[in-house]
Amino acid sequence: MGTLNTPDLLIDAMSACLQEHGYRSTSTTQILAKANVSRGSLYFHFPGGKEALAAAAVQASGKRISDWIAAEFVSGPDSVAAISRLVDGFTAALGGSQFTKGCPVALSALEAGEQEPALQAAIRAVYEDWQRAIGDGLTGRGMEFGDAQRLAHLALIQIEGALLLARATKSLTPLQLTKMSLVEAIGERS
Amino acid sequence: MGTLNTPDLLIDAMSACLQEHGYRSTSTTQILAKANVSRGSLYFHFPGGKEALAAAAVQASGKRISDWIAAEFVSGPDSVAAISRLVDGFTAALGGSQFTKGCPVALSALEAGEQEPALQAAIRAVYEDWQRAIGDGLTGRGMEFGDAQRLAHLALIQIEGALLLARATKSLTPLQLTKMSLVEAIGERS
DNA sequence: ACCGGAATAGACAGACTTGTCTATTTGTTC
DNA sequence: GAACAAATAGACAAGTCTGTCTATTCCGGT
Repeated sequence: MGTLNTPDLLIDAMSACLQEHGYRSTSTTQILAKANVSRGSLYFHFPGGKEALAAAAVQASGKRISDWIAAEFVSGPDSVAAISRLVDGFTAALGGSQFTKGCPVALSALEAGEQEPALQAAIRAVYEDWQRAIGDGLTGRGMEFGDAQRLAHLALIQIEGALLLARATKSLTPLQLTKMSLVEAIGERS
Repeated sequence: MGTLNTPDLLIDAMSACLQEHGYRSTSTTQILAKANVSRGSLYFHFPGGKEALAAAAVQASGKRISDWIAAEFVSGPDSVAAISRLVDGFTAALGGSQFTKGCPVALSALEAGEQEPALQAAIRAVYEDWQRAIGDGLTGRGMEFGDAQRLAHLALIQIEGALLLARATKSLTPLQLTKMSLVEAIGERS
């Protein structure tokens, strides 16, 4: 373990670049240099080219986060603690990277248009997966189903909005405010 | 009146492209064609080139929205109605454009890095202006200052998050949910 | 009419981009 | 060891991008 094969090297490099610079601003040349992989290998493992690699990277980033969401809900004492740690995790990642590492897929989500259908579909699936993961976490802790669905949706909205504004204004305040807001909202109904 | 001079033609074209495709994906060639302006004119009016034009476009889009925010708060019956109409306006714009016209500056906000300081500064100013406009609207309707500041910040977070998720998932649900959430939050304290 | 600066027009260079293509190397199986 | 496919290496084409540059046109003041 720990030894990464070529596709994973490419996916990791692409994931990092998508989070920081987005899809358009990331060039295949840049990825190849970062991953120490030749151009031939890229198109051998990803015949769909840049978009296919980006879609795979989005999927990988998405799974990493949804696994993390599930883990926090099962390991923590309650829903409030789980949400708190999730927001804290995003806050630490953003602050610890000079406000360059926000949501791993938000930039690509806004960039992906009709010309990148595979990327668009991958991102949509990731967001739906995150929302489902939060909803499952809340219902698993005893919250009524309708409330859990609604709160999961609102939590995702607020976290995405806070990550966006925090990055743009180079301030962690939006994330702190969001954490307080979510803790209060979940505390009321759990 | 109604006759637009060359700088405004360029700013309008750039504003539209920034909203739909973002900064990187928008080429100067594309802007020139859309505005029916020659390359020479662009660099005559905007010696700073693409970034300077984008910064001006961001500022223009920002002012349009903050004027709209102020107008809704003074013309409507109360704060709840004002926020409702604001969210409805964004919802109509997004839905009426096949989910291509979300927040006019969000994409650029995530794209702008250290290499585009002017653009970054313009976006930061726009977000601070919007938050101030909402805060002023709420206090102008009698809300206590601290609550107004906090709610203005949360409202901006939720609207930006909802616009992002709505666009990515091609669904207006996030915006509808956000509207209900904000109406409830403001209703409690107004 | 004419002069002079403001404004426009469009060619051009240099530096990218992505995807294709042909070797070449690696590794597994007989 | 030989043969064969899997995988890698890197050159290349065709296209795009931004910014610069030199004309050329427009237009107000005299």
